[in-house]
Amino acid sequence: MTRAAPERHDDILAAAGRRFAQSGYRGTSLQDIAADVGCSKAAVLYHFADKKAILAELVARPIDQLRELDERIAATSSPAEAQRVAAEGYVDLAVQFRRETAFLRGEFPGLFQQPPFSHLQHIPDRLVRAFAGHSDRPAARVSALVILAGIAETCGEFIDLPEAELRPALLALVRRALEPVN
Amino acid sequence: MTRAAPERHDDILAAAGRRFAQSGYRGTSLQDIAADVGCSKAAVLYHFADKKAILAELVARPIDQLRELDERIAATSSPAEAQRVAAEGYVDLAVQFRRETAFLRGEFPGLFQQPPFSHLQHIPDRLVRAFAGHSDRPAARVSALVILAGIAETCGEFIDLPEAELRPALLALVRRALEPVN
DNA sequence: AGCATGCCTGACCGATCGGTCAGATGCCGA
DNA sequence: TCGGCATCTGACCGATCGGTCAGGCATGCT
Repeated sequence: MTRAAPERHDDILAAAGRRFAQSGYRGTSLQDIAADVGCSKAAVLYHFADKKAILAELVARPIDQLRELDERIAATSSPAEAQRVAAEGYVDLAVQFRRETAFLRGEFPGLFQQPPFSHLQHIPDRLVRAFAGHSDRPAARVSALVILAGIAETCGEFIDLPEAELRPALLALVRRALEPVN
Repeated sequence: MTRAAPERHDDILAAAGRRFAQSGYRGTSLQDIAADVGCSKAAVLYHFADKKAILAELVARPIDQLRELDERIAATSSPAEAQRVAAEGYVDLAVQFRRETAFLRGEFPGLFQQPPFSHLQHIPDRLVRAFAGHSDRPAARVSALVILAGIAETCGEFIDLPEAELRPALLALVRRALEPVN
């Protein structure tokens, strides 16, 4: 029954990703993950320090790229350019990390307000402001949040749709929805 | 400490609504609700049969109106009319039930697949199809789902924004985003 | 005064949660 | 062949969950 460590590690990560996407972090038990992998709950906790560590590793890469996008947005020189960079960057990110993004967004309010995720809380702010065209008008902020939340929550439902179809569809929608706000 | 039953009932409902919106159904315990109301956990279960009954009563009115909107969409005679009815009806519904809609959408996949909510599962289908302009193209379906999911999840963040500002902002966004799809 | 009823409490229940631990098993180099 | 290390298991822990129950305490009717 023994299995090489790296494979087991990745198996657990993959199983947790599927479960989290379907039932949320709180709605998934270590027992569920272990059952999917085909090992005991204790084996899961041999490869990961605790349940939060699984989540942390699962969202590490999308979070890193979100932070990188944040810096690219900060480096722009006009609201229009910021919006373009934000739109294309976020769509790419959401498509690339379809499964993670969906539950990452869903768990954000409740889970990412406490350690060890607290420092990530401010990152989406610049994204929202860029989408809103640096406008403080409620209408612009509503539009930005609807699009952002919609992309995040929707992408998980299109796991099987090839990127070649999903990405342009999202980009076209974002451009149509946001351009008149400028 | 004794309080007239109808007021307690409504107090519990209101407290549960706030908690569910913030932490989700699974993330809220009966103890949390009882603490907010200022009574014991047993008192909560005196007014409601079980935890699910609180959720059921909380979403009964928005669900009823969602079903009613579903019928109004079915009664239309063209895709364009269906989309107009769906857009205005859903925006009204989302704005009116800002708090409920946010977590109702969030809990849908996991919770509303099992009794006593199973029969509600198919209702959003016609809404999505109407938004997509009765098109089967992935791009149209992506647009429809992004807008629907975005509205539902975003509305909860604008509890304090008056309807007079939120409603037209959402309607304008929906019109801009969906009209070119036809 | 006595009694019934409505509202509520603290104590308790079994189930499940995340997490720990001692020990079993298998593999690999010396 | 043997010892050591990595991997894994079953049993167990305390905490918390949703839910139950017997009884207390008002209030109001007879």
